[in-house]
Amino acid sequence: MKTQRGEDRREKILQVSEAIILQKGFSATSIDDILDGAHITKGGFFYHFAGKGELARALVERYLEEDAKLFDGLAARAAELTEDPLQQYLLFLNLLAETMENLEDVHPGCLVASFTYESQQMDDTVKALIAESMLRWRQSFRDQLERVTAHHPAGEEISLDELADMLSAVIEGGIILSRVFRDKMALVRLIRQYRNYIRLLFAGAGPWDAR
Amino acid sequence: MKTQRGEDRREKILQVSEAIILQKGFSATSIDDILDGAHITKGGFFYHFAGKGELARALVERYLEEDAKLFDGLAARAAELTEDPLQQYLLFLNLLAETMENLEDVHPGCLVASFTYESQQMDDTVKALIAESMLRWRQSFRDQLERVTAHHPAGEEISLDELADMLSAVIEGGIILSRVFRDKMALVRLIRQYRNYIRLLFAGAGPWDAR
DNA sequence: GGCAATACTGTACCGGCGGTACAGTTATTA
DNA sequence: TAATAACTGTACCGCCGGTACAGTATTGCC
Repeated sequence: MKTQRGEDRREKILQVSEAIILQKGFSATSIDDILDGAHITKGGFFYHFAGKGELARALVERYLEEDAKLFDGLAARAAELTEDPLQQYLLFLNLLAETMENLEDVHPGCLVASFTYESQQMDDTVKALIAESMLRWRQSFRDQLERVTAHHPAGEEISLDELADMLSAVIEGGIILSRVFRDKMALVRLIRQYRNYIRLLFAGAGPWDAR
Repeated sequence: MKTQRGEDRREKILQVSEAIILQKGFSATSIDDILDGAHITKGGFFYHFAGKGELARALVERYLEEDAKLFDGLAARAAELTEDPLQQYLLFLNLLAETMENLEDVHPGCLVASFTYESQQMDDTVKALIAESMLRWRQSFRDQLERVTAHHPAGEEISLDELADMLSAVIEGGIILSRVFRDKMALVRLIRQYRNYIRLLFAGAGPWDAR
């Protein structure tokens, strides 16, 4: 017997705490910080979450879902717009780059990266969720790449897992560079470079078209 | 009038605190944690550093220097072993990958990334040092890439800054993946993928040699 | 060897934070 | 309208990060 209002405020707590944690880090984020932003009292917070640890778990779970939703959505849109699997993946990357370009500000940061650099604070459940998250990304990108290779044999032998992981790495690294340089385009440009690598691998050094 | 012992113990504090911070994060790292590892008392710590903030500054400065030393060293070794600028850069990347492969354990983490995800804790001096660090990496890689383009025109127009930044991003992202997967080879494989991109760009889709 | 300067040790203290407890109040749903 | 969910408000505690400083040991130099 849950109320809508309850769910909304719980969600608000998650939103606010994620934003603060990405700026200050998990440990440096006090519960009081969250209370201010979420317009809730300490009692209210502890009504929803047993403690900070459970907040972390809920945050990663939520991040996992929303992130998968984003990637799947972009991949689906790409699949609607073109038939060829290679063009689909290249389009997916362009859509991803555009999404990052359309952010109002620099990318707020990745919770997985943030928690990874505070991993000793996290219990095993959270660590497992983080690993699961990364594996999902790999799986998602790899699925698309497998369809590519079925129709476009690469000019050379190449590990699709590595190519998939490379996108994860480029995104994670790109987010860091964007934050350091305070320039959201840093991430965008890096995604496009990765896209160019894919293009070279599967479409050869053909004309610079089909962007 | 400084003593050797003083310098040594200060260095010990920096070593220990860097290792702990990369595991737990800066904020979660208590001074007591550092004292245990460095075999020093609280008073001794505060003799060397005015507070935790100045420790952060000293850590980044030290990281900046040691990192530059590593990259410059590898680039110099590569320059000794071959004449051709492209081969130099490809060799540099192989040396870098080998260095990461020869680590006894997973890469301990990058202080720049760690602090970036706790940036609100850091004062402006530290933030400036972090940005300087990233710019140095770009400069270092870009220098090598410029020599490449002088002798090997790329098959297409390409931004060398972006290519340089891509290596930074691949390393940062690769470190995160390595930590999440607890597999030091993740970083190694990603560096080699970046290397392959460079090869495709400048040497064309030639035979898979010159590794 | 002795004296400065350096490099600490030991102790005491404080405020803040995470977490708890719980009694009372408002909102939502059956 | 009764029961339950969803809080507010307050008071409290123990721990710990951070600070300060007075005293002690170690080192370098003449």
